[in-house]
Amino acid sequence: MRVSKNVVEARRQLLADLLQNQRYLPLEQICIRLSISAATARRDLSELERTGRIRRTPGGALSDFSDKFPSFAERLGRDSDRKNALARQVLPHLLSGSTVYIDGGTTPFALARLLPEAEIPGLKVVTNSLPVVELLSGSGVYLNIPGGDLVARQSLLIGERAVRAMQDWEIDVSVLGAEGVTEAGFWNSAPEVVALQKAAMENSKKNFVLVTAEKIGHRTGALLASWEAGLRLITDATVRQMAAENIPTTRMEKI
Amino acid sequence: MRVSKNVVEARRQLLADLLQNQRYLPLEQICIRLSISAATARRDLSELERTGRIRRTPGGALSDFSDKFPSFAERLGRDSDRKNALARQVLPHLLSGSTVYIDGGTTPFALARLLPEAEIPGLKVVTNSLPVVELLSGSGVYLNIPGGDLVARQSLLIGERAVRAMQDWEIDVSVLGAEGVTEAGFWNSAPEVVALQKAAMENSKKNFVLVTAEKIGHRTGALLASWEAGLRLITDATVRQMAAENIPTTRMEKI
DNA sequence: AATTATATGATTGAAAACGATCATATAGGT
DNA sequence: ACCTATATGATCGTTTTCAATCATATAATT
Repeated sequence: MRVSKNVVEARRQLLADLLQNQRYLPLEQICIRLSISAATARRDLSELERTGRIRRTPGGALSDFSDKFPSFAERLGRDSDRKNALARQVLPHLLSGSTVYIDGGTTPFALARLLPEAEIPGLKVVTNSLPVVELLSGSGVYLNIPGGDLVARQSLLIGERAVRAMQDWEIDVSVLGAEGVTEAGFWNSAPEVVALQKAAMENSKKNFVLVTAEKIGHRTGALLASWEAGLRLITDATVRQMAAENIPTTRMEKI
Repeated sequence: MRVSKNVVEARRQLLADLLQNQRYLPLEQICIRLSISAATARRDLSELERTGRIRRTPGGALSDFSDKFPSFAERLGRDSDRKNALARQVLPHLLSGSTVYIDGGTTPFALARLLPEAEIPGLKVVTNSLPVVELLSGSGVYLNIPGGDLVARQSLLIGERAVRAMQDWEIDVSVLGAEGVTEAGFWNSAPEVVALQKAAMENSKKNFVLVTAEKIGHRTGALLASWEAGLRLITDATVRQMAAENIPTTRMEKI
């Protein structure tokens, strides 16, 4: 009867994940999907609730996070004010009738949240970020989705087709996120994401990169662009922090 | 004791809104917030569930849909059981590793709802319907979004680019909806939607059209396809109903 | 104004869900 | 190889939840 500790933990994680996606699962479904008895299911649920990861209900349970993209919501919550401050600096560059590309990632998402009340007439938004789509659908903003593949646990449409579709658009301003900034340039971990970002950059007249201070000096996975590419950095890092990493500050947008 | 009709409807709407915001409410909370007894709360919940606006659970209820596509949720609620029955007939045609296109509209959406628990290995879903995307994102199903334009108050990506993008895909089975069926063929009101559907058909090996009985004999806007096109009709209309409209029954999938 | 229809809360018996307890098989440690 | 700890499923009595029914007050209809 007894199973190993890691099996138990893996199953509970799976249950938590399942609940993140399905929002609500009746006990019976949990038993079927995990092939466990009701008693074990209850015990798992009790434990997950005790650690605050889910919320139990009579006859089932639901995930506590309201977002369809839970990790996204969680990351967004962090430093949300600072991200808003960065995003706000982009607004003056969004002219009426222009086209803006909004990248995946939480900092560009912060920009999307500002758009409905900014009410920029005739603004067109191009994005492959599903959270942005969800946020802006029905808000009156004109939305274009280049399309692509949705890979598990992501909230961004990427892949070869996405890169190709991106070339169909003429973008005035693209707003990108990055996971790291060094002397060499901007970095992101997933190559497919970088490929998409590069495609956006190539079809865009102005490119902004929004990064919070803690990303300065970090190097991850793939190089998005070197400093020569002419991207405009918007950050809340100090000039001192930048200099410590030998990052050229001439390209920084003034705050 | 009795209250006026509009009071009842307003209270139920309030409850639906409350659930949209809170996602889940225990019965007790509902009673407190609306100042009603458990019995009335249950009756309200039953009614809201019957019209497809919420989902009941033991001891409470939760909102089933994001509030992004309210009209969609409402339309889906109507005849939801019958739509499910139609959608279920498509399942045997979805082989493992195959690619299925799911059209906008509520009846094809019913199919999407069946997919997670159908657990068809390696099934790829191609769709431009945002509700389908929202439903299936994170469910483990592999999703491809051709992309396109999101027009106001719609939940479907359409337009010239969408039609072009559709041609990039090889689809095994496409599942379409129609607003009308007559002797001439299948009808839909919006020309842009029809254009997209045609593109899907042209790139698909098998085409199913799911229509509930009340659409028989209706002619709207644009002709999607004539009977010669070889679409397979799945409906709960009787042969008698069909014959009354001079509709050929040879192409009907047997139920 | 009189009559009918119905929305409500209370009650009730049935069904479902729960936590607690127990025997057992097996993982983890000695 | 042995012993101990514990994860599991089954069982049981209790509690909770539910739909159905009923009486009643009030809206809707005539």
